[in-house]
Amino acid sequence: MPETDPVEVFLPPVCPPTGRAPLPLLGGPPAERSDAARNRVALLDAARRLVDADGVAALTMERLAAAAGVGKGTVFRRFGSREGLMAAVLDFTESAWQASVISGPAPLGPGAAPLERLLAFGASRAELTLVHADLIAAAGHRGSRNLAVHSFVETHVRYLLTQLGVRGDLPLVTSALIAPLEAPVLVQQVRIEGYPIDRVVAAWRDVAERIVRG
Amino acid sequence: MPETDPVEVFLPPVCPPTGRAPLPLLGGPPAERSDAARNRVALLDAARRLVDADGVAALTMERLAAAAGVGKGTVFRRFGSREGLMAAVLDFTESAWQASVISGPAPLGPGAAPLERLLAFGASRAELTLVHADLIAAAGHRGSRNLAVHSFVETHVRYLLTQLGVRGDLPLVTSALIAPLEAPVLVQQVRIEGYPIDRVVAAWRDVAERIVRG
DNA sequence: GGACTAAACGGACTGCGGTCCGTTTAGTAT
DNA sequence: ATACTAAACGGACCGCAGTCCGTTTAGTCC
Repeated sequence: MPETDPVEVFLPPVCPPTGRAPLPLLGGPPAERSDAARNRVALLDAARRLVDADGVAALTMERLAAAAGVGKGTVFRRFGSREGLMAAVLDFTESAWQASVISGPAPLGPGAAPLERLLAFGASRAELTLVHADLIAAAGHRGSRNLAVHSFVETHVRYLLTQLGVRGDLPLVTSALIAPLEAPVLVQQVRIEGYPIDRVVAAWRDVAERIVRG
Repeated sequence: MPETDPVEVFLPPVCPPTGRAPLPLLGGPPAERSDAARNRVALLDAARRLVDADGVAALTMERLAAAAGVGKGTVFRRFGSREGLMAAVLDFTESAWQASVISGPAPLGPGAAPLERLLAFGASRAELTLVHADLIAAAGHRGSRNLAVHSFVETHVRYLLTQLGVRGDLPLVTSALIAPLEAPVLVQQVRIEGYPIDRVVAAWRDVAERIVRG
C-alpha cells in the first residue's frame, strides 16, 4: 500500500445497479470491449455472492478470479486493488438506499419537513452503515469517502441544513454532523461498547437539533 | 486479517514515555525477562527512528527486526501485528500531548474556563491528529480507538461538557463531538479538499458552542 | 557451579495482495 | 475473408504480514 495513493480511476466505472459500463461519451475514451464488459459483470456478481456466502474476510482476489473464471490479473485491472473491489461492491449495494432518499417515501424521501427529513436521514444512515461496516472497512478510505454515496450524503445534508436556515460554514458543519455516522465510530459505540443503536441515533438527533437551533 | 479480532493483549504493555514495562503486580503475571525488556526498548526505539527517517510506509517488520538486531518472530511476539507496533509508536509519541492537557499551561491545561479549555482542546487535538495521520492510519482501528489516548480524550471532553452543564446522553454526545476530529475526517477536509486547518477548527468550535448552548 | 524449566528467540514457511509481460482476442479497415 | 492493432488476458513472480516449531537462554533452586 503506497503512502500517497496514486491516481485511481479504473475506466470505465461501474454503473449500479446493473454493473454495466456507462455509454461512451463522444470524445471520451473508446467504448469498453465486450469481453471486458462480460468479465466486469461476472466479477462483481461473483464478488457479491462470495461476500454474502462467506463474509468479507474470506474473499481473496485469487478466489474471486477462480469463481468468475478469469485470471488474477483481470481482477486487478478491473478494480485496481482489493479496496477498489470492495468499494465497487459497496457502491452497488448502497445505490438502492440512495434512491430511496432521493425519491422514496417520506420522511426519508421528499415530502416531509426538512428537520424531520434530517432526523430520518440520521437513523437510516446509521443503520445502513452498521450493516455494511465490514465492507466499508475492507474498502479502506474508499469505503467512507471517494465514493458516489459519500458526496451524495454530504450534498443531501448540506441541502437540508440550508433549508433549515443554519448559519455558519456549511460545508464543514455538514461534515462535522456526518462524522458521528461514520462506520468506525458507530462500530465502536454499538458493537464494542454495546450501546443500543436507538440510543446512538437519539444522541445524534440531539446533536443535530442543537446545531439546527444554532 | 481475521474478521473478528481475537483477544489482543501483549503482556506486558509498554509504559510511555520510557518504553519500559510496568513493575509486576503482586499476584499478576510474572515479571518480564531481562532479554525481553531489552528487546522491547530496542524495537520501539528502532521503530521510531525508522518512521522518522523514511516514513510509515517504508517500515516493514523484517526491516525493523534487522534494525533492532532481533528475529522477525520477536517483533511479532512483542507487538502482535504491524498495527500493534504502530499503535505502540503512536501511544509513545502522544503521551507528551496527553501530559500537556493534564498539567500543561492554560487554556489547554487546567486553569482556564471550561469552554475556553474545550475550544483549545479541539484546536490542539486536530493539529496533532493531522501530524500523526499516517501513523494513525497504519495503526488501524487501534490508531483511533483501543488506545490509552482515546479513552483519555473521551474522558476529558465528557468532563468539560459536564462542567459546562450540558444535558443529554453525555457519553454519546461526547463521542459525536469528538468524531469530527478523527483522522480520516480531517485528512479528507484538509489534505484532500484543501480547507485550511484554521477554518476546520473554527467550524468545529462553532459546533461545540452550539452543543454547549443546548 | 550445575541442573532444570518456562519463556524468549529466530528463521524457514505459508498465503495473500499486487505487478509484469508474453500471449490471445475483439474490433476494424481493406 | 484477411490483416492489423490496441486492448484484454492470465499466470508466474515478488515482497510483506503473520505463523510455527525446534533451539537458546534467563532465572531459580539445590
